[in-house]
Amino acid sequence: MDRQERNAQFMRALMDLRSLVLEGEFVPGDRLPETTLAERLGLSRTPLRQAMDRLVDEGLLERNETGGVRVSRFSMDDIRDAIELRGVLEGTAARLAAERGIRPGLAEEMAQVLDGLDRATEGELDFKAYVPLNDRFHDLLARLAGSSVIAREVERMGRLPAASPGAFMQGQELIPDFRASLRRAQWQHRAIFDAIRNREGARAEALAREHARLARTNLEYVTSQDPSLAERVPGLSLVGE
Amino acid sequence: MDRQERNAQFMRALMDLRSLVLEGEFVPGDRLPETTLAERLGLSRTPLRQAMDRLVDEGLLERNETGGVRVSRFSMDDIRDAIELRGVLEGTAARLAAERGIRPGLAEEMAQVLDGLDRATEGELDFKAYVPLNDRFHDLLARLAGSSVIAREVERMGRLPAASPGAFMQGQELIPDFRASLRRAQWQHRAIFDAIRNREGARAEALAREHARLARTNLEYVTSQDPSLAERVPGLSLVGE
DNA sequence: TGACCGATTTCTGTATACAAACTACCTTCT
DNA sequence: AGAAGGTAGTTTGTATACAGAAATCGGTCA
Repeated sequence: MDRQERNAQFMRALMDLRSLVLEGEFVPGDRLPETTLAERLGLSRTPLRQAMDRLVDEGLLERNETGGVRVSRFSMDDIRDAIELRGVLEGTAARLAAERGIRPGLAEEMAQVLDGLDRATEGELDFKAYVPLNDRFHDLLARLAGSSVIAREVERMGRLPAASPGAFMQGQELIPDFRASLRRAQWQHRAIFDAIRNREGARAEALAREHARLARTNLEYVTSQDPSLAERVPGLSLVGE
Repeated sequence: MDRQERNAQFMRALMDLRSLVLEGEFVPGDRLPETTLAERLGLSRTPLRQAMDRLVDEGLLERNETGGVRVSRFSMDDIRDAIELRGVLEGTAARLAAERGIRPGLAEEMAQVLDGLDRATEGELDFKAYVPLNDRFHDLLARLAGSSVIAREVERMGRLPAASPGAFMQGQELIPDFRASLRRAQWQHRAIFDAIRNREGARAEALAREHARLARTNLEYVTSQDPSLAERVPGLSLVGE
């Protein structure tokens, strides 16, 4: 929690509106008039407009010619490209971390996260433990190059619609072979960190890129094999055409 | 321009404040109280706050613990990383354009820009013509992959402080060997487009990355050889330590 | 002299008022 | 019937009022 009171209305507007949109409460193209929505969310237009600006920046909403906002419509290509970009940026973070070397503190933290992920995937799958550890891995990876600029932009990519590292974790316990898929992911986590420690920049970059493509595989599975899962992936209800 | 009247105060706040900060009107760390600044810029707090939010997002300003904003302090490493990231993203745009193929319309447009750049660099250097054409090249490159997601994020990278393709063009007519440097840049422009047309994705990516490093070379020249030039590069006045 | 405390001022977050632009609907005229 | 125009109702952009938090400053007391 950033600041509990300082920003309360704005934070509430941001969270609530983002949830509404991601959960498919609106249809792509729907206009979101400020007055109506402010009343519905129980706050004034000022913090709501701030939240709208932010969500426009994230790509979830878009501005129409007269200044109002509407819910964005995504194509599968948009999501595919967002995932690709996350891979590219995480790859860059990994490469730079390898080239520059990493701080011992971060290395230690990363080792603990990886051990935790091992425990969550070996034997019986512990999904509840896996998800937050996976988030921490990706958060650490963003910061591993020791650059605030890199960290900021990597994290930003994870906020693009359906591109976050955990975006396809929601309904995956239903995917056959899911445990094997997470084991492969964890093997990649280890390989990425190994490459970074060995100062193998190119290898680290390639591995991180490939790792992001797991999300793309899941995207393709969800849409082609089991469209009923699509509702459980936040944001996928906005895919049109 | 976008909309002349619709957003007038916000646009004015954004442009004016960005100019003030980039031109070094403030010292890094300076607080920017809303009331005072709104009065100075001749508008109300509402559009000014919008502009501040945007500039915080761009990295030019940062928020302090109590919600106010102050002017950011950059290190050389920050600028170096921002340039690196621009190279990575332009490289990705180039690679994807190569892999996916490009629309004939864009190819034609790109050919014209490259011809114009040739004319501006052969014989007597036409600096006034070069700068806007160079901007158009980078704008086109961002859109060449045919993805709005890619285009948006590539363009965003160019707005990070001192990372834009033209950031170091300001004082460069004073740099010795400047004409030769622009000829090398133009040679790279041609090579990037050639790789894209030949569907050589890896080559296109590597070339675009290397092209961005010209900015880094210029950064190092300016800071080590001729610090007096630093004042003429927008944003470089914010580099502290 | 120095530290602590309180009052005053400043600053930010939020709500709201107001005006200009836009939309939509209804009427009227050809 | 269809087009044009006007009017009422939304909707957004901007300014401003107000409350609570933070900072500042001065004074008092040890």
